[in-house]
Amino acid sequence: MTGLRERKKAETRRRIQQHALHLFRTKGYEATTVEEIAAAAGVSHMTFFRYFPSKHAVVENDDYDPVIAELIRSRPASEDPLTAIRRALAGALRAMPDAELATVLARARLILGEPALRARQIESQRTTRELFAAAIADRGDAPPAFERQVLAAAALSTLAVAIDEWAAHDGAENLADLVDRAFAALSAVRPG
Amino acid sequence: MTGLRERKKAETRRRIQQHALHLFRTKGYEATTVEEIAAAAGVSHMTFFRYFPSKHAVVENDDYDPVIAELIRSRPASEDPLTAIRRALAGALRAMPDAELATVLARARLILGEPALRARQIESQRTTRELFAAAIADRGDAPPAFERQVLAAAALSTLAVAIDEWAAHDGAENLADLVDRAFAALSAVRPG
DNA sequence: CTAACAACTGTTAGTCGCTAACACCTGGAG
DNA sequence: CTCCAGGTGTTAGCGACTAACAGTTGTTAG
Repeated sequence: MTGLRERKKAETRRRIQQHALHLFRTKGYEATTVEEIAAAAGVSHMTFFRYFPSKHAVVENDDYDPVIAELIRSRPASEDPLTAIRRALAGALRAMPDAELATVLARARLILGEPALRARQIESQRTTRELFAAAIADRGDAPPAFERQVLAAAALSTLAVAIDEWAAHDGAENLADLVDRAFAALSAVRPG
Repeated sequence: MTGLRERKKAETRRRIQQHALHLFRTKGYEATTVEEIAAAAGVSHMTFFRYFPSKHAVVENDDYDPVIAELIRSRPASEDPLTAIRRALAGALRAMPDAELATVLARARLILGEPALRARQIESQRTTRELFAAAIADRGDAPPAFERQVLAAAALSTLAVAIDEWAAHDGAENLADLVDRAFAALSAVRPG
């Protein structure tokens, strides 16, 4: 059985996160104090930091990265790296239920609206980049390391622009379509 | 005449920055206190914040952005956007005196080595991206806005990877060459 | 040259994110 | 039931950063 202790911990974590996000949306990220979040969740600020290493951490979420990396790996070897990443991303997005997309949108808007959060988010893209580069390496006829980094970085920045546009329009357009269009723009270039 | 007041201000600013960078290199960024920097420069911490809005600001430097943007604008219209950016960057880098490149390298290493600084740096790339996108727009047969953003973002992330590699090897390889190689990797992709 | 103004600066006190030390309480194993 | 590990609150403190006030110094008008 899952001990009472464990259940309590999970519950507390969820409660803190929930109150935090609610406060962030209500009165803004900067204007919300860790003390306030803790009070709203019925704990002390020390407990907050025991569950989340920092104030930003409540908002962050890298759960998708490994999933996408795996999808890239399993794309047919006949696809060039950028196409593989593009199809992996678009496919994952199309498979995502609307409810989940909605929470992704909410988080994206929060992050994009707060400079401090944006900085953190983009910084964490570095890890994602390494992951994608590694995924590319595991496929057939992979380019050398430096080129892999370039491609992974380009793919991520392209995804970022798509999400940017998506969030800026409150999710009006389909994100998977935007991703496709963004990658198309990237591939449309022919040196001349 | 340049008033004594003005000269003093410029001097103080330079002194603060110099001592700050020296301390950062000597004992690390995080380990250096604003109070220490201020003391080393012979001022109070309040004066430090009157000259630099934050501790990171001492390290940041966006002086190159407008120069590069102008170079992009003046590339021949026959070049596609990515090629124009690539040539503008490589050209500017090749024209840069070694002494300046050395300071760029020093700053790059400092920033790349400190997560907090990296985050800020990448965040400031957003501004640079807009600038590049605008520069592309001012050239002949410019793609639509969304596509411009994608291209500018890809170019910047490519530059970032090149600088990353450059700094990781202590500037062993020529940065302009690395930039060329990185862009070549980006253009080498052919959807298939 | 001096008086008055404006700009520059230091001091102090405070907020907020975050950490460390210690004491207290409570769930779980024997 | 007892004992212990793990979770929690309290307090105290550091460092980045800000606001308010007072003192000093360059500038400028008379």
